[in-house]
Amino acid sequence: MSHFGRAGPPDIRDTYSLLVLNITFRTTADDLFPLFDKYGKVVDVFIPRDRRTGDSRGFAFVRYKYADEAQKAVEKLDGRVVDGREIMVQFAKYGPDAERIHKGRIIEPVEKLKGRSRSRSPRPSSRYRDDYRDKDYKRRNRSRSRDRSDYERHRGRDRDRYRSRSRSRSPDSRRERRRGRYDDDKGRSRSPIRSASPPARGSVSPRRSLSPHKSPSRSRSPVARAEKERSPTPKSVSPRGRSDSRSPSPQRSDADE
DNA sequence: GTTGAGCGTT
Repeated sequence: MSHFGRAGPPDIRDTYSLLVLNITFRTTADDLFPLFDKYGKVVDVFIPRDRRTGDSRGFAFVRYKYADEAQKAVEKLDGRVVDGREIMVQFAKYGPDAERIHKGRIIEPVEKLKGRSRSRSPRPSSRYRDDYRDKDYKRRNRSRSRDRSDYERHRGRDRDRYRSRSRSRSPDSRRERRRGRYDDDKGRSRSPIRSASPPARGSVSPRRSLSPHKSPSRSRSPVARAEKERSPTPKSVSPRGRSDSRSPSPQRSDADE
């Protein structure tokens, strides 16, 4: 009764799962349990956490014993301010195994497969790996959101963020994200030439090649021109100065560019 | 120390 989220699912045969979103990252199951338990019999409260850091993801799952109570909690607790944040309570659309559930209840229970003497599962451990990877990637995207959000926020662009919220999400975007990261990682560790060179050399190698290309060309061009044009102006305004100045000849490098 | 769309664990 006090180990919520620490033990496996107690019983999902006759329980209605509610999804609580928009909760603070510091809210724990113990904090939600009394709140939800007040409106009905809560069988279990689970808050997904990151396996790397262990931080809450910002949402929790509350399982009710009866649908009527769950519905009541949804209507009553939905929109309630918890810890200074408005939480959103709604029926879970997907089950723990990514199954589709209706009204918080599983429509297609896995028991069907269990009841059958169909030997064991084809790959029981494969699920964890996929889940972990999938979650990790998703989390990365979400977490990264803050960077983009911050940047956009500074720019004052909320439109993009709003658009992202659209329920219409193309799977390509996810693939692109993954591809991009994958490519980046691969490109880095895949480069035998860059990787082969030690940090000292690798650091100097790219810099040298890049230096004479942009650094001098750009930094010298504007600076030299600005200084040259400004220098002669206050220095010598007399016609003689001009004559003299023209004598030494600025060479072709400055005349043209 | 931060974050904020979404769907879950021994």
